[in-house]
Amino acid sequence: MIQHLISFLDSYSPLSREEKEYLEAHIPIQSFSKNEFLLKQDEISNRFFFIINGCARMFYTVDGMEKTAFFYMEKDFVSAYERFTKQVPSKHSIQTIEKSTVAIISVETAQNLLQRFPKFEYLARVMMENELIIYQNIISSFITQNAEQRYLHLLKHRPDIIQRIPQYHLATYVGVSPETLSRIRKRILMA
Amino acid sequence: MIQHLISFLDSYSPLSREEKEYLEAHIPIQSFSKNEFLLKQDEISNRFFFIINGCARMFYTVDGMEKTAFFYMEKDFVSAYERFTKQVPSKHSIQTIEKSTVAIISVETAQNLLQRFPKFEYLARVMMENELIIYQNIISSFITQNAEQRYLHLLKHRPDIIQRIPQYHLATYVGVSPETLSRIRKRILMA
DNA sequence: AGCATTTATTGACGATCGTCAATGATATTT
DNA sequence: AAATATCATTGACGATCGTCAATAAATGCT
Repeated sequence: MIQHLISFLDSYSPLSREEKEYLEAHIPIQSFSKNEFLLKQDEISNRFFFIINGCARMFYTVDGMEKTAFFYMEKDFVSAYERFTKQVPSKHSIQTIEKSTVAIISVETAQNLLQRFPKFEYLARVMMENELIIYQNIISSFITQNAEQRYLHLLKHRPDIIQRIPQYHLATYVGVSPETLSRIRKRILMA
Repeated sequence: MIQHLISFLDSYSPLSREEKEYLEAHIPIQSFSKNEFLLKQDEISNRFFFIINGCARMFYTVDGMEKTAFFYMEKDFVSAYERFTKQVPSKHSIQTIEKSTVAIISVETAQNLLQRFPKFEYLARVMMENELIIYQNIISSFITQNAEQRYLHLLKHRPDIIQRIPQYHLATYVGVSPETLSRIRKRILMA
């Protein structure tokens, strides 16, 4: 299963045999059933993840309600927020949505990779740039779009998410209650 | 004036004489009066900025209304969105709020710095990490806080912004119309 | 200082959303 | 297949916000 991660990284910058072997030796794969937590709010995380198959969501708990901020699918890195700075209790949770298999990268392993293989400095930067762009687009969408527009955007550009994710998670993701997402969907069908 | 940028970078990682001289030689400083544009929507940007003094805002124009997303003050880098990928027309504008003096870094100069001096690879990564954390916090605040909470957060943590920025920009920044920010302020005073 | 322009406040009103509750549909379990 | 739990839809209602318009306050200009 680690091959999925290796070939993903390999597609950005071909890896040497040594690098591949290091990854195989130091990155464990773990299976999670549906609704398991990869990270719970207030925990201090010392690892991050790469989704090999299945999917997960990141969410905040606000006044007892769960508001999901991201979905992670196959080939996505599940970033540990603030992983670049000091270790602090997490403000969010990460939970599988389906049965999933996940590569687990500890902070220690990540640091070793960076020190040992210069190529991983490059890879880390590319991954970070990708993440930056994703964040920029999310911020932009919060500012320039309403819930209906965000849902339409998902319909058009991420039909996989619409398919796989329960509607009440999509609702909080686009920023409304499940009831009004239902009404938005009705409005869309009417038009 | 370039000294402001040099000593800012120097505080992260001391710069050699050669590096300093390269910055002096290749990074122009420019003065802008109030309300001048550093970047206009739909323009293709080939440079980014560092605020030496004054301040600026980044905003989206949505249905003819300007919604400001960020404020940049002294010692802030004004990032060109998507600067890491291909050059595309900008979806936002950047405009000074006060008379400001600004260091202008062209993409070409940035690339030369990265190639010539390894230290700038490190600096670029640190700046990018800082930016990531800022974005993460902004996304988190959009999801977990309402306009009043965001305004209170500014009051507590960024009194400088409250002081310097016109209230109608603060309003769109926290996500409401100027009228309702006025009412939020009234509510706060009552309590 | 006085005038003009810009910005902030206040009021009224309509539209939209969240909440609560009930019903209907779909999955899951036994 | 029936029973149960989970999820989606619909209706009613109150609260909040955006808009428009008017006024007040603050700022900039000569």
